Amino acid sequence: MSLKNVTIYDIAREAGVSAATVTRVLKNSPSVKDATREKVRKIIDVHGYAPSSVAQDLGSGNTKTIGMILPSIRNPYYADLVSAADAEARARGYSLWLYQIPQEEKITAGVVGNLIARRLSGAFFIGSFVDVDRPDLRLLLDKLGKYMPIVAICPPRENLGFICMYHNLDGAVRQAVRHLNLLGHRRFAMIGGAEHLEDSGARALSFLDELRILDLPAPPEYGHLGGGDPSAGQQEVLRLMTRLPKEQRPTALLCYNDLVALGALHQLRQMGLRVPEDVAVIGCDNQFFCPFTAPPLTSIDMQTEEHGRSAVRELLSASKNQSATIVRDASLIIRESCGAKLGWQDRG
Amino acid sequence: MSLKNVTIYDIAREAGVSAATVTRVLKNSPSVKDATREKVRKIIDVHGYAPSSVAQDLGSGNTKTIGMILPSIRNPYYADLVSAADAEARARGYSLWLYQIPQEEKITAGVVGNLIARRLSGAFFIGSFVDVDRPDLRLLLDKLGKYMPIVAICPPRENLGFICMYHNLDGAVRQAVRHLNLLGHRRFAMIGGAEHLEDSGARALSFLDELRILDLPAPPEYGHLGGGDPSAGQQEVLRLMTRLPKEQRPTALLCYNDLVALGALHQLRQMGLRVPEDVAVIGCDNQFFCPFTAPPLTSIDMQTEEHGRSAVRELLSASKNQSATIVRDASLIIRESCGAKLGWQDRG
DNA sequence: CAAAGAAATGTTACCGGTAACATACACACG
DNA sequence: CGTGTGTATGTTACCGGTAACATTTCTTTG
Repeated sequence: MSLKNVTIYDIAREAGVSAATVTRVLKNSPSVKDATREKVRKIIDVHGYAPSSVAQDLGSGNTKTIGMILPSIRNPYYADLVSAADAEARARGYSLWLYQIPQEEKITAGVVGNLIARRLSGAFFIGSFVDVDRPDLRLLLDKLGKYMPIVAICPPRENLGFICMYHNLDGAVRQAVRHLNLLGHRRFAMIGGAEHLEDSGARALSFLDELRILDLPAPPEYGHLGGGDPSAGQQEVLRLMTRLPKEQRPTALLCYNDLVALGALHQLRQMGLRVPEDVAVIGCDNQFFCPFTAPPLTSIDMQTEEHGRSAVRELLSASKNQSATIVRDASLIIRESCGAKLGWQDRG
Repeated sequence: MSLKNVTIYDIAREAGVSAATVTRVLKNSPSVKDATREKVRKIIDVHGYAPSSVAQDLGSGNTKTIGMILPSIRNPYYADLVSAADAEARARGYSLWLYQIPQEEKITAGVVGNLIARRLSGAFFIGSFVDVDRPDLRLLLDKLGKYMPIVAICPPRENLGFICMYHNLDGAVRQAVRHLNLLGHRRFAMIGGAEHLEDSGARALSFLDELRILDLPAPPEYGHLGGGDPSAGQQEVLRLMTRLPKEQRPTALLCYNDLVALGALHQLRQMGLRVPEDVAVIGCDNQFFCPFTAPPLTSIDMQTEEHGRSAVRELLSASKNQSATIVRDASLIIRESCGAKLGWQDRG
């Protein structure tokens, strides 16, 4: 209706007081006479006035806004993370500013400028794209780190110069291998993920080491990972099940994430292979659809929501250039896709 | 590193010019001598300076920020919408500010104040929770509408006093019914959604009317909808298949969304009912997992991404209190869950 | 070579809050 | 009745940009 927003001066004028008094009323300062307070409150209510946080931010130098830099909110894992972080942030008077940067997009100076310009209270850098091989990303992080605390929610990394949070999959991966081995599986494969990703690598080490401990053969052609979406799962299953001689085909698949597992399950079904009788499948992230796949998907739970909440707490108590590493353990959630029937208990 | 952000005055001082000249350099004004321009540019680069958008926003009165009010980003439909909107917004120099309000949360004056305080360029109000029965929501929308243009992405509604975008499911629902009827189905049910939701109602009307046209019986007990997540699908299937006498049990299920369908598929499987041989299932939203369910889920495609992009365009060309209704048609995507085998074409 | 005009740069005020400081007024007390 | 001590309120400057206007510094030309 009004072309211009109502300001504190409009309220002050109408109440016949100064702007400072209006501020005092807004801040519940005790040094305002009751009559004045009531008069000002009433006018504030009539106009539905709320003080501009833009002006407040400029004055205080604190925007109470957290940047969320991630490849895409469509990935359900990121959505879970962001949702939990948003709730925690709002409870603390902060809010989230979304900034998607598609995985394949090169980060330009303009993007860096955008992020710095916002004068954020801090930023999350979420995604498997934290990658030292990409100079544009290093540059973004280095520049951003000069202006605000950064928390990277990313694959395991060495000291990056800021807070780095990731999931420790070692125990869960080893447990998965042992569990499947107890059920009789001897030929394993990991599918999905990208070769250069640190977290594919870390879990691969646990995986291979556990195979070694159990004296099982390492999978042939290991290392062809192929992506993080359902089509990657499809393609990898197709490749493994057609290109390998029958006696070398894996009977147990550890998938990079649940999306990959979804594609794998689908491809196995199409090829007439039964899960878990012919092939066992395990996913990762324990996403909402895991209990509803056919068969229900065994997965590795990452405590995603707690991770997101804790990330906000860390960020808000951090200062610029603070460096730390926070690791959250993951746990195996056993469902039917790895051979257990409902009610089956893990003996591994 | 530096405790204080670099300002335009720091740059100006170091370059031996005035702040206005630095602004001119930043804005590529032609009336700056080349030598000056170079000198200033270099100092800007050294410091990684970018002008504070907080200050710019205050000066210009335009934050170029769009509020995203929605129940939860975890719902993949909303995530798709937000992701597309974010890309479109950024391409136009705008960015998104996330504000989740859980469905069941009462909207307080504090929330309203928060949203007004941000001096947003506009706001999206996304979700099935646009509901006249909730006075807190009406109040929020009425107050917000005084300050910024609003686009509601919501179920079909009468004139709300702002731009309202929704999906027209009429054609797709009728097509689904005809398609299933051609395959021999005579007993239909809709499951999921909430009784009071306008969009459940709208599609229910199309559904019931098409049944009438085809001279098919209306489902018994229609109206018990039960929610929008997989567990709702599970429960509704359980209810329909156990509480109804066998000859009244539906053989074709239209689900409120794909999440409900996921739960329905799972429950049917658990009960030993085959899809599509015994029961046909159709979802809605055509989410990423539809091609990968068992069997692949027939669904109604909402053009979600185009909807999100177009919403941004509408919002940015709208003014306060502008009222309009924008309807996007949906289309049926036939997969195997409704009886078609791969390659089957719709003859309806 | 001076005046006119263009080009380059500087000065100022404002956007909307807030905190520090200043001031005004009431009442109590010696 | 002057002074002191609160209490209630007003004034001012600043946060970091930017646009309008003012001013200085060149060119150009009669």
